[in-house]
Amino acid sequence: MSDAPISWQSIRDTMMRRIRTRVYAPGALIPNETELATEFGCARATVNRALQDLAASGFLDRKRKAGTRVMAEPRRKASMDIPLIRAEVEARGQTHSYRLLLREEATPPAAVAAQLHLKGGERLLHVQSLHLADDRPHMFEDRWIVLDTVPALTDADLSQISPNEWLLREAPYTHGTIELAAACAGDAGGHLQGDPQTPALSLLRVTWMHETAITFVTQIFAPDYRLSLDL
Amino acid sequence: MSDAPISWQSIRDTMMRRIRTRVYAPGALIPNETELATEFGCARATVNRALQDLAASGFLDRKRKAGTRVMAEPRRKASMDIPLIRAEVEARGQTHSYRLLLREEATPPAAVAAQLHLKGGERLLHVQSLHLADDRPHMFEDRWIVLDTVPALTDADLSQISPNEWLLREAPYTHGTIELAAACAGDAGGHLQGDPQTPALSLLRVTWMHETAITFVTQIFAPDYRLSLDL
DNA sequence: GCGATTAATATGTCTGCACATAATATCCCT
DNA sequence: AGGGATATTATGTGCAGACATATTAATCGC
Repeated sequence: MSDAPISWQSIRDTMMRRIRTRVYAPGALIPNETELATEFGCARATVNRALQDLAASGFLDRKRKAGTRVMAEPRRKASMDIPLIRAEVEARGQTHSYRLLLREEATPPAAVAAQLHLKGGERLLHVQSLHLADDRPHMFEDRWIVLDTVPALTDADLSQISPNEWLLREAPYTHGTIELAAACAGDAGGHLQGDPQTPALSLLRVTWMHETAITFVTQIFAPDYRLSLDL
Repeated sequence: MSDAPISWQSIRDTMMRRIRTRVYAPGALIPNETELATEFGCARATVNRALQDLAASGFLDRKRKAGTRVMAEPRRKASMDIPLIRAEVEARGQTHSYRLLLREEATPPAAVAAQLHLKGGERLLHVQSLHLADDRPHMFEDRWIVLDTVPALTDADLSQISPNEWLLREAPYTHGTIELAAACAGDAGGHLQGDPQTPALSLLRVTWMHETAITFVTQIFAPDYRLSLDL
């Protein structure tokens, strides 16, 4: 007999539609939760859930007492899965393989030390490796790892498992940064096929465990590779 | 006298720490909400809030009846602000300017039509423009806009406002895709300085209003530009 | 055994209420 | 008028209970 309860998702969708169609103009204040709860015939908590979701997605800006307003310029964020190379290659139906090219303990160049905020004196592992898709070079990677942060890595057999996978499994990070730039295929030291002059996508990543650096990696992808993100 | 209530954030943090320190191993099942609520001395709803948050961040996988388990490989997501060029340039303390290079109604090449899922016969606006930072070329953009989707654009003065800003303000999109690749500076038709052979970062973006394409844009950045993301 | 029905269980979410917190508006005293 | 205390208000969150829903486990009939 009684009406079915209204879901917070349906409220979110309705409000989203109103934002899109400018029933609520950009920058404008929308009715407060109590009024909306009355309108939708539900509890205020349900409206709250819906509006929090829209705020998390960047469409609303909420402040106590000030109320909820439509973001003037929705700062949409693109999200991208952190490329776990093997999974990505295999998802395309290709065979992934991996080759360890270099493994040494060494002192890093100043540029690397700066990225990792090193004080000097840390033990660093320097690893170069090549990932292949269907036996064709896919990505060359040059990596520096702070052994003091992940001592267990000393015993890892990096000829079998890529440092990326090992670290992801064994050394969770708290945060990190990625930079995308253009490089030359030749910067991969001749390990990628084709003309060394060909432009290639390169990715630089630094990851941290709290304030302690874990690793700095430079990856250069095969020239035809494209990195996809969703909006 | 009584204990202060436990916040869902503190529960989330505690659980996060347990995941990181492997109290809950990757892939393992964690206690159910009722048990955790007892442990933390709070209502089940509070635990639910915390676990939903961790699931949304990709650390937990939850299924009804099956329970909650730690994701074997946390698929961390990198997020990046959609580059609103002007804001980005000005945030670096540089002066942003913009030049409209071309504006025409035209039939798109097949590759563009395919990206936009066009049936043929749509009116398309083709716009090329250049963004400058401190009067130096920063980014060249080649854009196709589906006028049937955003008819109001016909009256916009694109010599004053960049199509990117106009669209962001006037034509919200529901979703879209971005691809990042490497190109040559010369692909910008000589509008970027330097050797045409120099590698340059290029960004391809398609945005949609539901199933209807809005715009397809190819941007080529100055060779020294790097795109930054956070993990 | 085997397939189909049924029970059990963990998560999903709504309600109504209470109180906390942040930000603003108002009042009051000087 | 100015400045500071105070009231007001909208959101943030906690709780207990109830029911919904998805999924697995168990059971039953054949």
